[in-house]
Amino acid sequence: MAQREYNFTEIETKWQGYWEGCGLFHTDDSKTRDKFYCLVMFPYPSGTLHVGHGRNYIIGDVVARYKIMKGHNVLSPIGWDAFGLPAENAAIKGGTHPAVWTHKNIKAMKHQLQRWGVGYDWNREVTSCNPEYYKWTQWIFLKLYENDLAYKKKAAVNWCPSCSTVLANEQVVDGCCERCDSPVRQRDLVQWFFRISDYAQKLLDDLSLLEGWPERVKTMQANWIGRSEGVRIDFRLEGSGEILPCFTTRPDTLYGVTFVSLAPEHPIIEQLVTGSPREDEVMAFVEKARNQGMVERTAADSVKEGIFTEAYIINPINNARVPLWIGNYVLMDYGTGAVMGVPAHDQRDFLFAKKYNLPVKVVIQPEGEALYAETLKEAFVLEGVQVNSGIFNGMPNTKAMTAIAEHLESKNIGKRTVTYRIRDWLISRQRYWGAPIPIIYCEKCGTVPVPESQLPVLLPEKVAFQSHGMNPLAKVDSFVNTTCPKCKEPAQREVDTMDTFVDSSWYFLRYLSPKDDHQPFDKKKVNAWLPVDQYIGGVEHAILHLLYSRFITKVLHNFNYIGFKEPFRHLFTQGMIIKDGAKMSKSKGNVVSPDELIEKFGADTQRLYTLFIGPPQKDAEWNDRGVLGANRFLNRLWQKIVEFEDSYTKVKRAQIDMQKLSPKAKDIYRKTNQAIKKITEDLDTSWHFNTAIASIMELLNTIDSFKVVVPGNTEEESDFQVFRHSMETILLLMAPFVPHICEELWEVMGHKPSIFNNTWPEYDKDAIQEEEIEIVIQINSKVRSHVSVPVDIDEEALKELVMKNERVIACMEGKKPVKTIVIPKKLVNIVVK
RNA sequence: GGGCGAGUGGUGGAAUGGCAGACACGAAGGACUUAAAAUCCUUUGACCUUAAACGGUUGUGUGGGUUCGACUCCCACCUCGCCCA
Repeated sequence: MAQREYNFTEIETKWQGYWEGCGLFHTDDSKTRDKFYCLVMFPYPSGTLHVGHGRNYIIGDVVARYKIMKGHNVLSPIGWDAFGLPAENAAIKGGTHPAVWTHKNIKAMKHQLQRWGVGYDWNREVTSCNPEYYKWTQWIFLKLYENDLAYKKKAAVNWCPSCSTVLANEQVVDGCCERCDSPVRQRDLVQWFFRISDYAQKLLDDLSLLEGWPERVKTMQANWIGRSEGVRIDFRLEGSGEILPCFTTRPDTLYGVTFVSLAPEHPIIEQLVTGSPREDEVMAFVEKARNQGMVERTAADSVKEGIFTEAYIINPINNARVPLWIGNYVLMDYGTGAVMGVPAHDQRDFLFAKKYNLPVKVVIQPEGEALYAETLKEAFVLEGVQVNSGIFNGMPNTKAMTAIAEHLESKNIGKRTVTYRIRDWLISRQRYWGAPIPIIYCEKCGTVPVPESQLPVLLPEKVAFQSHGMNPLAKVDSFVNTTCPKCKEPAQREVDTMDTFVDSSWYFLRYLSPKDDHQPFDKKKVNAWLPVDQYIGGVEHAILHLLYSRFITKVLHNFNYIGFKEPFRHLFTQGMIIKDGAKMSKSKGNVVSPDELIEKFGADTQRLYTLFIGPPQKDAEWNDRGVLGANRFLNRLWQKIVEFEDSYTKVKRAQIDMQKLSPKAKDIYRKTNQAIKKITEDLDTSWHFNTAIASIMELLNTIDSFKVVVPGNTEEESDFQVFRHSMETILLLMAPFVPHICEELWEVMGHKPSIFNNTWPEYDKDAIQEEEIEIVIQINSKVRSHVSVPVDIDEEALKELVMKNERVIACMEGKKPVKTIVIPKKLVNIVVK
């Protein structure tokens, strides 16, 4: 009799259609009992997905399907992070409109996702470049603006003089323009910011609420926020007496200050040098420094440069007069834009002082040792004792930190403060393909927000992309020219668009009411369904996207739009798929396309290999031959079940009675139950899909050696029951991983679809118990023999048995046992002399 | 420079204080075949011993430590990756 072939193409199409038809992933969001919100980071529609991207969606799908079988009401939505530079670049290069390009890509990628068999509630699809969506991104902007969390200020942008255009950070490669290679310059533009630094402390504190996040992601966020406690010290300018505050985390080094450095952007500079003989020289330095990139200015190994302003400044603690410099390494938006220079105790200051011949003054020494400025080879940055520090001499520097700070406060010349490394979020982009910032400028009324009723501010369709210079939007008169919402006089629109991180910082709220045109999200529903139970994505978003999403969530919570403080309860970050030693990318030409693989082996094969390749949180190397192995396994599974297709209905089901089984059948039954235990644990705790799959392979290998026949007598029938139970269990356990083939074989075994209507198997506690176990016998910690004993043997009996073992006697000849260590159910170690 | 992570056969990986190398890939040999593919069976860390079996030694980046016992814990170092400066 000819057996059915494993025709994966037919099967996969069949079941993908079936799931869509029966609405397996269509979530009834009114039922919130046992809700489970499973979210994968929505993709940027770049064109085509490769197998590396696939890992994210496949993992998400496994989790969603597993939770469905565990009886949860699962919400698994998807959408498109559809604004962004590549679409605009494509428009400049190829002349295709970004909207057309983007929608074409979405269509192609949606098709790819469906072919992978990953299930989503497609009714909830959101696309961030559609006006129905970005209307609400603009609404978010307005809420921040209303609450003084959105503001404008001057800030440097990357400017390519040759293309005469603004560049995003990722378009700047080694300080040069990505496209034309000319050096990038800094240019000041007035731009929009979100006041995320106001939330720095909350964002830091609430990291402790995120128990389901990887430690390293939390550490990265904490470092990014960069809280530091220090003191603001009021130095005075010689002459005018004007106060110039410096921020330091090391007040204990205050007596060692030999100069003060200003950021090149510091506003006082102009006033200081205007009219001085060196004005031109100083201003040339300032100009040069400001055009250097941040990295170049502050990198540990870069050359620190400075220039003397000819002005002097007074150290308030001892009235010492020190020169005032400008240093390229000082940043205006960190602290106060002025830092004290302590060469003896800060390595960067030390190098700066050596370079410009500035004095070095030691104020901290290691206990019982003297340091001399003349012989110092590098800054002394360890703990020690104060010297040359007035009344603080002899005090350990760790104590002096507080003592000096208190002293300054009592004299009213300093104040303890906390500063953060995190900068406000620059959201202005001088680009077309983003959500327009809903602001209007009126000569009379000034900056006026677009009223909510007038949202969305639509992007005009017809724009010239080839033009050089600023944002293409600025050249669309019909867009720019409008009327002031307040006074109805002619006015101009803001032409900047928003950073795409704004779009992605709230999309998880929109999935609960994607078509609602009255509000951005349904408060009741989001409060019932969020926080997201499981968020899955790449570690490359560990900082920005996740921090911005947390920030927007906190803002919305603060103003009572939502009832939760954190958006994502558990976070899983998967590793990259590597090919030929590098991350897959088009430019490197090492991309593996899923389409070919699916055609050749089917989606299930690719899913299985992707999950089997290694632990999902680690990077893994893609190997085309490995795919073959996955396919081989599925073929074996198929053969094994299809072989008995006619018997599943003929042989009546009967309860399995462990006691009546043949030894071989008993073994299979036990291993099956052990597999349930192992896989359930792998899925619940570690997400080690690779070992879960390995244990199923092991089980199938065992079953393979078990000769099953079409039952003709009672014993054969009993064996068959065990075989059937094992195969059904395998199908249930594998269903989240390789859903198509499991559905099909489930049907072959005489069941009605869908396999996902069945609950996850539970293991039989009695069945996993081994009766006999192998105990390792060691002599002096070296394995010398094994012994098989009943599982419940007591320690004394075991010792006795071991001592009678032939190998043990032979090995112990002429030696005396000193000590015996017994580890129950594992080993016996005899220490001999 | 700082933070985090990783280093195990020819390869991906398993074992988190108790038999290192599960599972898979690759390779070698065999069966089937006119032949090939597919499939199935056997072997597969290295070295030594042996006719074979039994056996032994060694082995998880390097060096030290704790322990009856270390891939696993502690200290120092080397290399690579990622993030931040």
